[in-house]
Amino acid sequence: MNDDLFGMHAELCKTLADKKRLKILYLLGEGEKSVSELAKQTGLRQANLSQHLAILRLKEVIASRKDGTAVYYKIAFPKMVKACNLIREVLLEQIQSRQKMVRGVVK
Amino acid sequence: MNDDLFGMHAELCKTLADKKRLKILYLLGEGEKSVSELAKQTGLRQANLSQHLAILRLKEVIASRKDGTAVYYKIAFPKMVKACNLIREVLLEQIQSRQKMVRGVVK
DNA sequence: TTCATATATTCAAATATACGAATACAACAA
DNA sequence: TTGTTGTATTCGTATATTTGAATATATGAA
Repeated sequence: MNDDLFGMHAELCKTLADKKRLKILYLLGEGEKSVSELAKQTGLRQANLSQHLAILRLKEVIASRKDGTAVYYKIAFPKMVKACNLIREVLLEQIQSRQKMVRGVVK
Repeated sequence: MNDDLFGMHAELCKTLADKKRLKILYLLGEGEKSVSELAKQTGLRQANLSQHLAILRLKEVIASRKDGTAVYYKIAFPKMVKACNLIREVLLEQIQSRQKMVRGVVK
């Protein structure tokens, strides 16, 4: 079996497996932004933001471009955001189905 | 901002961020299977397989059903598999674009 | 050149995760 | 009951990940 691919696939998924990085991805889904814009909008400390951006960049989930002293980031593969959105839909379905279960017991 | 949702979202993504669990998901994508079938097809040790199944079950990515002494697992939300497939597509695109870059340098 | 601003990197400590080994549990047969 | 088979859980250890603090780098202005 294609075992290596599963390994690489898992590596790519790990990239999404963090609250802060997901927030960054959603913000970048709105369009290209500079690090300082992202800092404001995420509320993360500069160094920590930079660390997460580095992780996303190394996994080629985002791409960077330098302009003067600023660095602009954008989504590298839009499909990745689509995948994120699907997972969020699953999350919402899970929440809904949990609520139904509770109602079933309580009512 | 909906910070808690990002946290839950990340938790759900973590579920996918493992080579062995991805393999399990893809096998279950073919249809419901018992633990022993999964053991054969993944080559994982029984205890380790069970640990990963427990993680997937707790996050409600898969659902279980008992029949006699056997336990059958299946995908709980098909969208989750769709999301996986999208991520794998991104991976393949990344691999392709890396090959192009290398060719660009070598040729 | 020196200074200020924007961004990145390194390191150590805290925390989280995965694994094997051992054990437990549950269903059924003898 | 005892044994057997299929599955789950617990625990200790190894490994990986995340974080803040400190520091480094790069760009442009004075």
